Amino acid sequence: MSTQTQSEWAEHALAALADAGYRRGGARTAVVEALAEHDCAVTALDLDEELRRRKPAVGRASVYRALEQLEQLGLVQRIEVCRGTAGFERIDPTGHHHHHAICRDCGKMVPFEDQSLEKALAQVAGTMPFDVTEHDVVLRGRCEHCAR
Amino acid sequence: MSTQTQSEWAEHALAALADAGYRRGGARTAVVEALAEHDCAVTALDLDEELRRRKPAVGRASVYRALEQLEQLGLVQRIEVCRGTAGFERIDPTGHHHHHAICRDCGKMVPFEDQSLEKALAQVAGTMPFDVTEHDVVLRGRCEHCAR
DNA sequence: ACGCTTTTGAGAATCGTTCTCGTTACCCGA
DNA sequence: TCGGGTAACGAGAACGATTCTCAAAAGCGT
Repeated sequence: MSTQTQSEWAEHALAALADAGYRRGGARTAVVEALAEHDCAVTALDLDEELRRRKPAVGRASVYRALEQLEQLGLVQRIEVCRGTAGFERIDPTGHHHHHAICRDCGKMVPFEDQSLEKALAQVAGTMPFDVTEHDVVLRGRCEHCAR
Repeated sequence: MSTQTQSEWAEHALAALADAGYRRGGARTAVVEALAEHDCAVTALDLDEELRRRKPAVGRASVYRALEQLEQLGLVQRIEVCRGTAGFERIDPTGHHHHHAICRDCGKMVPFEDQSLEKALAQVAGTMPFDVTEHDVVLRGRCEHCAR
């Protein structure tokens, strides 16, 4: 079922890219497929390393380009994982999403979701003199392992 | 009154640094004073530029060092302002704090605070297998000026 | 004032990300 | 089906923010 969701996202993303007028391209498709296989945020460099080994190797620039386009179309979300490194993860087209708690010591990332948090965020967004399109929420601290 | 709060924070921060065993140092003190004068997040490079002009010029390395130490002691919070640049702002010892909405086009930053958001965050934090010490919330979108 | 340590500043090094540019691959129309 | 125009690509250079290195210059307890 998880696999199902993943391939659904890949199809959705590729369709959205086509609708946006992008041509089909091997590198971009590879990035979409790689993202589809990750359930939580990955860094661009991790993706790069992963894709560099492919049959026709994918270049770093293509990875970043694809990620930027995907972000632009609202297909992936970028979050700050740690000190100047971005993590990327696919956005469920239903709008259903989660946030993260990140350990300041080991970098471990734990996803969570909370309805009342979303409600509070939506409400605040409505009162701002801003056209808010997305939000970042990150809890920081120490994971159970690093806490002692 | 705002000035009052600022100098109070500076005193508080300097005392905390002393308690932590740090010696008095001109550069670090300058960073604390500069932070005290900003009501919202500043980037390290902005601080650097600001402090380079001082009587005894403060070096970039010292600015970053001081910020790291202050963050470590829970005296300043670091937030991702945009693409790989961090913003820093003082943390009120009473725990009272705000979050930010950031324009993706012009970078304009608008602070806000919301009680029910804080409540939801605190509640979620309690359910995580994490010792959560702080949280980042950033609303992203376009400001009223860039929106049209 | 002395001596041991911490702090400091200038510049080099690092790391993630973005840009450049010559080449390759797609897609539309003839 | 066969171009031709244009988007996509990969390699490496460039860039900006941050961190590291190291010798010189203060702190602070004695």
